[in-house]
Amino acid sequence: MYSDVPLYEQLAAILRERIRTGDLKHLHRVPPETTLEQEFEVSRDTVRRAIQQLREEGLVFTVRRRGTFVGPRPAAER
Amino acid sequence: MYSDVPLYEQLAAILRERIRTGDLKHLHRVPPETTLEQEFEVSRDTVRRAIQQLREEGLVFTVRRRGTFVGPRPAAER
DNA sequence: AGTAATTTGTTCGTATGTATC
DNA sequence: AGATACATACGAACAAATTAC
Repeated sequence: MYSDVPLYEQLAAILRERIRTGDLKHLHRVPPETTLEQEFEVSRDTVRRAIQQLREEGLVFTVRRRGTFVGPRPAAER
Repeated sequence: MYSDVPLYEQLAAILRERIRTGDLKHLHRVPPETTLEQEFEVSRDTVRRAIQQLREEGLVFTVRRRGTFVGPRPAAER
């Protein structure tokens, strides 16, 4: 089985679209990794890679043990 | 960068030297695969091959999900 | 107040596909 | 053909702080 586009890229594209359309709203939480895992039937590894992509694009930011949220990482946080 | 010596052998040599000099001390942890990946800009595959070499030489031992440590594998481990 | 569930982070093991030397 | 090297993908288990009840 082989696709030109890696799974994590495909998932990133889907999430990117959900953000674009407002399905995932600003500062709202992106579903937990385990939820996305089940929803898309991919490994957590793949979910994390996808989110990593979005993070690099500044579309989301992640807070350890809290979750990932839509939007750029706030300047001040602790 | 061309060399007759495989990358994993080169990396093994570097780690071997770090052990020899005490940069990596007995029973201390060797950096995680992902860290070495970034530090040396090689694939995880290459890192693992390098460590595999050291393991075969009895210079390090690896514990699943815990890490790789300097020294021969202890007789008793749980 | 206290305990269980949640959630991201970490880490090694394994397998597969592609490309190159 | 075989060894080397990289990228992708899944798995499994534990850590540790936060959140929920």
